[in-house]
Amino acid sequence: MVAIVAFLQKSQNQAKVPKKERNFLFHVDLDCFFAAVEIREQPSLKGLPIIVGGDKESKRGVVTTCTYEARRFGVHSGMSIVDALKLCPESICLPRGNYLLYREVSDSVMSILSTYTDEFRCASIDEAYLNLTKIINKEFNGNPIPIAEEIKKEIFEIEGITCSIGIGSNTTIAKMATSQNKPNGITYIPKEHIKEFLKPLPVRRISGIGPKSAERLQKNHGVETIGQIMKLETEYEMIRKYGSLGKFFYRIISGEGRTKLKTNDYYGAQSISKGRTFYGYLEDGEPITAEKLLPKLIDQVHERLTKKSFRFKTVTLEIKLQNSFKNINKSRSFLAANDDKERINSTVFELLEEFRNTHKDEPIRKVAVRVSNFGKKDSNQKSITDFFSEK
DNA sequence: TCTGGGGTCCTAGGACCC
DNA sequence: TCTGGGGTCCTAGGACCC
Repeated sequence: MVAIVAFLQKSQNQAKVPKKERNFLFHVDLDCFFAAVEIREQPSLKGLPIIVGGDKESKRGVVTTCTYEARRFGVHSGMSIVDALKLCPESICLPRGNYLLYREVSDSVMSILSTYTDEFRCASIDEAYLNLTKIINKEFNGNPIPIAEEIKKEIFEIEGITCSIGIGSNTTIAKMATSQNKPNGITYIPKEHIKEFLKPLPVRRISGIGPKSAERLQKNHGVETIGQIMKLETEYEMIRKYGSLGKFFYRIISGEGRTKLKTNDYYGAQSISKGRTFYGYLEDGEPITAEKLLPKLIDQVHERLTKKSFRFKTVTLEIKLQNSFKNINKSRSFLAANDDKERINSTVFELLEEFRNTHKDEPIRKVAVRVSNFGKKDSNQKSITDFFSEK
């Protein structure tokens, strides 16, 4: 191992090897996306505290997105509507009803982005990664800012919404850079400034470190900021102290990390699911039971599956328990991939019976049906543009 | 924090095969 | 009949993300 490293360093010093180019990974994040689309459609909403998701009347649901005017009061996504309204009673709650429109705008933005590079990954409805290393080194003399400005301008001109862009030598740094300067910002963290940038930030800011890991780091090691982790220098030391997280930390801090993007045409999708929490009534006015709800969920999953010409091998029934909020997953796999609705149906009900056998009368909070483990795609698959125009 | 919906990825044990 | 080691798939659960 040591020998290989030494060899690489040596070869980099030789004249015939080109000077090592910097990597430029871009993370593009649409600002308060759903809310921004709503405001675009209804400009009188501009400047108001808008919450998308949840219902003011029934006080159910959580905040999906909100404008900065609402964030100023402490409202943030994931928060229950009840709490959000306590913080900002005058906020305007919009249902997430315009989902098709959000999808349309997102598709349009993604196709704009994909014209800049083939190395492109759509990470969610409002986020994407681009590897612009080649073009920036070749045509912009290693300066990523002009192209970032161009991307922002193009998105704004075509779709009328703003985005924030983070640039770094790997995807994690790029993403962290984005949140440094929101909304409507551009942040570039050159490799030599990574340590300085990371030092004061809480570990929780790293994408992949959630509440559980943050708590463990605090409890077991007294660690709160990334600077505290940076006191260790080698990968070996970090792994010894933090286990597999140590490896992850080392990569981020050293600026190496992931630069290859798994490009996703839509076939990147790993699963399709549909679920519902038990509240209110079914459309026919009957109270909700798993038996009544599941066929509807299966219909919807199957519809999406066939729309995408996917074939599944695995069917999963997910059940969230009312009292403990625990998820129980039951799944069954088949040897051959298929798209048979009856197959999903019979499997789901078998799994439900198994659940009932072991959990007797445990009240259920939510059920979901998932299909996954998709078989190989056909040769005459659709192009990437089909992906972006699909629901 | 009394918590929606749709996802991804990782881990770990067990079965089964060579 | 006791014995590996390695690879892969399946199942279940958990953490995390937007």
